Amino acid sequence: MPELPEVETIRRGLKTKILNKTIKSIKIIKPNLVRNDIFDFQKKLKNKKIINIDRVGKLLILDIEDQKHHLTIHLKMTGQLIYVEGDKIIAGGHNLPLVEKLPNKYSYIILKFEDNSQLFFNDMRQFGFWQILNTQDKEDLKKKYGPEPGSKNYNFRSFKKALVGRKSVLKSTLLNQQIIAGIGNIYVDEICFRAKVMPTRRINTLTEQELKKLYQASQYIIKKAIANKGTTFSDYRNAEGHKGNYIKYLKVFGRQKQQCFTCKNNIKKIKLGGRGTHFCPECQK
DNA sequence: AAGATTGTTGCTTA
DNA sequence: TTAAGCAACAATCT
Repeated sequence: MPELPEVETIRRGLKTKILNKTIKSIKIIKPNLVRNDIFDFQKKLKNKKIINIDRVGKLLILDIEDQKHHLTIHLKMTGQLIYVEGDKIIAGGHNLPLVEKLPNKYSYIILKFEDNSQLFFNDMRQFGFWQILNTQDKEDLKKKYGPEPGSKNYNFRSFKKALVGRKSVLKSTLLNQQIIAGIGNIYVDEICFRAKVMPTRRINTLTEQELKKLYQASQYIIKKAIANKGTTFSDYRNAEGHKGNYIKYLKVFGRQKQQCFTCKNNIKKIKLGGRGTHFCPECQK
């Protein structure tokens, strides 16, 4: 599923497409994906505009024009937000043209705008959700997220402060959205590789040097992934239905049993904290 | 055919 | 308070 770079790519795409367009209809095929009362949810969106789109970690926040409510959308593992103008065919794919028809069997929420364009929320595994919050609840929710790569308040000081004093496993810690926001299972492995640190290390055993490397790697990887519109392994698509380009830069994720680009030894895959974890046993210490 | 899958939360246990 | 393990959510792929 989308991590910070993928969600940021979707945010930027959606902003250019749906901002200030009046929502004419809200079709909810799977009511369980909406965390509000359905009737209330529809009422708060119908004939309203989205006036801004924000993001915290992997959560999208769409500001509704009443200035009092915010539509939060989480894509979890397989959620997609795809905007289509006019007809219902999209063409995408970073290399090969890809034709898909929308809605498809996983299109569970569909917004229709005044100009007949549509926004499809597709979610095969149905882990994602849409939830309208008032401004207070939205602010409270944002406070629960840790500093995130690429943001103003993310620097070596805030990174170190978030980690220091902990004894937990490095990978699990970096995946904890309340400690550092936005990093998921692909980029955490890539960050550890670039920092030359084993994901199995405990926080309290990391040297100043290693912490610095991890911080720098997190900035580098996340920014580069955003610049490349994210990574598509299977389900991820941006707001235009296109795949991300970062897959060609992956050094360890999904490369188990293949040669490390640096030392030519084999990349290993283990299970750590319940997640598939990729690393180079030679390059990472 | 069992095990894995880009995420998160809640429960249990320590 | 901190941390780890596990199940759950559900569908698909290998």
